[in-house]
Amino acid sequence: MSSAGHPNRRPTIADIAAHAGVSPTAVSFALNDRPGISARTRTRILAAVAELGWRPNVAARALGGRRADTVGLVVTRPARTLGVEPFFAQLVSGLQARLSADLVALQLLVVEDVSAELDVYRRWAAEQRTDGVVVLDLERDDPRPEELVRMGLPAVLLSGDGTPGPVPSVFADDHAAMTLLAEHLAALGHVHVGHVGGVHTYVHSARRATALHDAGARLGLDITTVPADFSQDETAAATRALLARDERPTAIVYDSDVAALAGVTVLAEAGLDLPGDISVASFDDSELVRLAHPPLTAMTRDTFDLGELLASTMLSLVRGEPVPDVVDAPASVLTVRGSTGQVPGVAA
Amino acid sequence: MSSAGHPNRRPTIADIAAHAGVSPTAVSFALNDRPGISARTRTRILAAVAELGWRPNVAARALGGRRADTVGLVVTRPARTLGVEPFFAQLVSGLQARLSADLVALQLLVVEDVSAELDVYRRWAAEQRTDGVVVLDLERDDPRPEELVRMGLPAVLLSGDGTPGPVPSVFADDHAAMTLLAEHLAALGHVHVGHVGGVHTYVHSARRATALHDAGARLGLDITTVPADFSQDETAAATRALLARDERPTAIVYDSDVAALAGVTVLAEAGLDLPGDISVASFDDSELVRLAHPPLTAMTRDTFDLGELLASTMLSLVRGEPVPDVVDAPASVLTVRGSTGQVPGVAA
DNA sequence: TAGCGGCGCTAAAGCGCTTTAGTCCGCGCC
DNA sequence: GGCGCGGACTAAAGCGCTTTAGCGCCGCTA
Repeated sequence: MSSAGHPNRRPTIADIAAHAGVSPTAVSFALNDRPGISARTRTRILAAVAELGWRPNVAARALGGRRADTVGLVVTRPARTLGVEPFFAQLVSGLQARLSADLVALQLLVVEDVSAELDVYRRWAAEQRTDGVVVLDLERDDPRPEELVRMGLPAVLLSGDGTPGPVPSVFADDHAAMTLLAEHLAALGHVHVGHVGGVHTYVHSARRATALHDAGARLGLDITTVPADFSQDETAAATRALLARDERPTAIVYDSDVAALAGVTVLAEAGLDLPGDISVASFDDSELVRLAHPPLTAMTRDTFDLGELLASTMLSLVRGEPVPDVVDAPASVLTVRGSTGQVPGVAA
Repeated sequence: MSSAGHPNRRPTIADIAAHAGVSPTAVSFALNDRPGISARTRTRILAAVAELGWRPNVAARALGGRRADTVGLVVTRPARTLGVEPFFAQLVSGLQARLSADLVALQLLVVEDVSAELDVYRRWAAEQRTDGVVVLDLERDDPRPEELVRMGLPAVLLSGDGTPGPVPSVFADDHAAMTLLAEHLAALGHVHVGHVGGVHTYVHSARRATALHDAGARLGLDITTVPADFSQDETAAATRALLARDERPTAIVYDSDVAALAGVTVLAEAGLDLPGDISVASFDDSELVRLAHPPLTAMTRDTFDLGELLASTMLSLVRGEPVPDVVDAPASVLTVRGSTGQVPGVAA
């Protein structure tokens, strides 16, 4: 409501300098908490900032100071299939919540393959658009970490294998989680266990399969893994393949919530009752698995928190604070619901 | 590999000017397709650009030229519930696909309420972080359009009521879509129809309810709308309330795919068979509704395309091209699946 | 043949901030 | 009493781009 003097122009640092009767340099120093400004002057400056409603122009700051206050996330997925799983949205929510607390923006891009993803990183690095990027879905022999180091773009990986690499990572221990799930099924007496796995080139998918087979060997389970991508068709086909085996599994583990739901549909069509005839567990938990009937046993992990942890790590990294090579994410916990039960044919 | 001369610094416009033997101004003009540069010089400059691998520094460009090449999206939702519905991710995918084709970035933020959303807009406007914003979930007497105009931040709305307002909108005609759905149910002989509606303060939710009741009046249907937010609990409660009515509905319409799934679970628990005992239709279509058993009849609309349309409109707007007050989105079509059938008690 | 307009190009300023290199002043010290 | 020093602050340059003003030249007209 009514500002004196200048036309309707955003106040700049020069305006607040004039208003406080100091030089622009002093204002910049005061705003950035640098020494060389007396307490009195500093408060006077901050008062002027508040009074005029000044906000930094990010472009100018980025040009002068070298920080874009923006973090990027490139998701490599067929664009139209994105969003069926709640995982992404949850992760993005968490990332964004932590970043925006520090007034850092999150920039999002969806591409079709890893090479396009690398192109985006190159472009962002060249344009100095982002201070760093979060990398998902690490693959075996993934070129991205090295490339990112080469182009000098700070990055944080989600997962990987928990060993130090060229860039820091946040490690969600899928191996441990899958082990818990295997132990749950073994405790219920299951021996023949099917596993509808994810995309096998992903490190985390591979680790899950390995964990299940390791635990199986230890606990005397007979594990059969059938890979499937994220589509319902493949998941349904994989489920049917498992049902068609000579030694039909008495329990099936799905790598994701959506896959589990798709699987349950196939089981229902086959006239199988849960958990009377067959048990089902999902590796990912979400609202969705509670929509199944009965609701599904799942490994629960707070994806939102995971996003926040990634963001915190990223913020430390771009600020040049020390960051551990591997940050451990909170462990998943087993949430038993109605879809897993005693193996059929055994008295309760 | 090995670049002569300078240390490992990104090439600037000055570098390519030197390389092409012209002034920086000429380079800028050539890059921006402005007249006053001969074809020969222009190609020479572009060759230098390609050779040196130059990319514009977005910060510098934004500072000089006033364009951030970034569009913002603020989603007002409880952060942890975001992502259960595929709608958002699909919309974001579409938005982003169109924007990134023009090398414009999408910036994303999730906030808890509209007042926080307005704060973000104010901040973004002050920081000149975004060229414009996309606004979702318009409410009755929504303060956002006027405020955005006031702060001079270009914006495009999704939906609204299809009438011109202070800012351009992309209009997805929920009224027409809901009418089609009502006609489908009427044709199957249903009279008592339940409706589990969304958040009634949203303009689009209200329009859907109105459409259903209008069509009901015309077609002789008895419509009962029960509002429910996006939670499973409310949806389940609303479904039970409908089932408990004296005149139990023979068909239920859900405002979203996830709500429909939650409803189907309740119906299954009540021992009702689809579509033998009761028909179910979802207003939103997605992969998820095919996970139900039987798959659900739904109004299908390409949310990805809708995102692209929003993005195109936004791009035109920030470029100062003429934009219609209301852009019509493609109409939804009815996708009949197994969940809707003849009203019970009527011979097929 | 002088005048004029347009084309192709350049010099220089400016966007809003950060940072470097001072300047100035008061104080303690030998 | 001169010197050095550190604290408080400023002038000015610079970040990489866009834009405005303007210059020189050529061809055309009167």
